[in-house]
Amino acid sequence: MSTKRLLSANNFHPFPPMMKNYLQWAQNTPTQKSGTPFNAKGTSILATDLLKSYFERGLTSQARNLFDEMPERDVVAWTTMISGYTHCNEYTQAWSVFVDMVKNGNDPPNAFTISSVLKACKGMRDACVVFHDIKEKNVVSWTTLIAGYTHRGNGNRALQIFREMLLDGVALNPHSISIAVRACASIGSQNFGRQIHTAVIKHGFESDLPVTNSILDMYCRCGCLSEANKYFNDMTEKDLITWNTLIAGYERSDSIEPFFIFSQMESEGFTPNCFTFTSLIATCANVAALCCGQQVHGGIFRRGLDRNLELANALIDMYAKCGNIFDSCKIFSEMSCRNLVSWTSMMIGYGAHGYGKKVVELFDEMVKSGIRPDQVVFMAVLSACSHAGLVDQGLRYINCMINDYHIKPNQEIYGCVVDLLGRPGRVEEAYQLIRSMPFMADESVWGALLGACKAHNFSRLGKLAAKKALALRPNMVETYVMLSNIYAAEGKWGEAARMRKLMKRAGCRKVAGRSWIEVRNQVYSFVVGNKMGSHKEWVYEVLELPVQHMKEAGYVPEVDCLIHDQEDGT
DNA sequence: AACACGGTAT
Repeated sequence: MSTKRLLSANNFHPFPPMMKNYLQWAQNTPTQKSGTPFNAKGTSILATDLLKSYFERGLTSQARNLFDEMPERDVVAWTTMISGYTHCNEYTQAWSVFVDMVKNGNDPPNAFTISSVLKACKGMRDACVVFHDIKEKNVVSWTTLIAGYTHRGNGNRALQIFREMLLDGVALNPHSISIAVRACASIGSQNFGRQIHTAVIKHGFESDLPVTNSILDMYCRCGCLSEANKYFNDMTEKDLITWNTLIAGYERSDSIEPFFIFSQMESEGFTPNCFTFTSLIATCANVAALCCGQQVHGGIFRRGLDRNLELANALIDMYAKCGNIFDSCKIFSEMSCRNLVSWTSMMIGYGAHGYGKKVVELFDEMVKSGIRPDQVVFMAVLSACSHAGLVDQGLRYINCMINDYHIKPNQEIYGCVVDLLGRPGRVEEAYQLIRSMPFMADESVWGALLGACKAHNFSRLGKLAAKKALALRPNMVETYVMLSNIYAAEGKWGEAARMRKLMKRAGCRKVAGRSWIEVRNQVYSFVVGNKMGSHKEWVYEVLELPVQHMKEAGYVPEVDCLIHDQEDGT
């Protein structure tokens, strides 16, 4: 399909030109520095400058009004409109200006116009059509296409295009380099990343800050933190993005290092922004440090950054993971606009706190508000249904996902549905579902079935599930333990012991479950029987509270599996 | 004399 056909295929409605008081506007405007009166060319340049500054400040309707009043609109003015709308994330508007330009403009689009249009195709299939229609592709058009794929999460395709560009003999520039490095980072390929890093040194692009920042990011995302740290220290020039990149890198590694980097950053005179705080809040969420999170939240509020969408999303997640679901809810309900991540974070939070019905309500509300659910949201709602025992409702959602939204279930979703059916004892149905899967079930799906078999004493099916899971992943300790327990429950002690031996021979050890609590501004991490030093009594004092609650609620711990769970097999 | 492509947050 050609761009022309694309234009006619889309039924856009160009805005009617409203050439109102343009002359009056021009006459009331101060004259230029030289004192010469306005000519048509001069006003056009001035108007275009004004258009650009409107868009930079997000004033799209002011820009539109001005553009509509311009009697002569040259390529540059049209192009400014297209890139301006794109800058403000109004891609449909940008595209419709282009349509209008082709139909009603005096000049044909130039290379600048096409690059702007290409960028406006963000998230649309049309980008490729436009790209292939460009007769003389330059480094900008290539870069735009690569950026499109990278930002949509298709790093492999982006790198493929990057290679095509090189084969086409196009000379690299810092823009194309940084997006290619970002593509490497997104697919975690330090192999390609290092190759491009070498090319950067060769081309002398290491003086370009976006280029070096993207390389730093690449080392972080590839898990090479010590290398990233070294690169960071060697960087001669650093800006806020440099610091944010390193902080985000350490946040992903679940350490509390971001706080040390943050204090160093402040002492070197940098002012944190939304990106910085999002990583700090995520750090608090990772280690469930509520007090710390509250303090950071205070700093965010003081700086007036709490209206930032992404930051609010991070706060929802942090409060939920720190146990304060009501604070999550407060932030969520006070948000002026929400995106898919906001809804998902809130739903996952409610799900983890056992409010299955709330999750279902939120899902329906989200769809009603016009947001299209993705696989992650369905995962959240299915897992909530499973935990809340809303089996039929859960089954309706999976049908809705497949039939209404045409999302194909993956292993994780299948695992969730097996869990949904298996938990209340519909084990046979769960098994039939696995048999009907269009691809081989992985060990997590079989693991979900095994859990259900164990809970409802389906020993024959349980053994089958365990064997399937072990064949796919022989090192899963949990599987051996469960299989051994099934044998033990049947009184087959010899088989149970044999599983233990197999497990030891496979060289896997059970990783101790670790818990932590926060007492008086300090996080204490511990395992069963662990010595915690001088503050032991505080920790036990706090732990006694939930234990009391559980006893009062009539909870009797299930020790059955624990008995067989000992390393020495007692 | 003005218009295009790149880097940081779940």
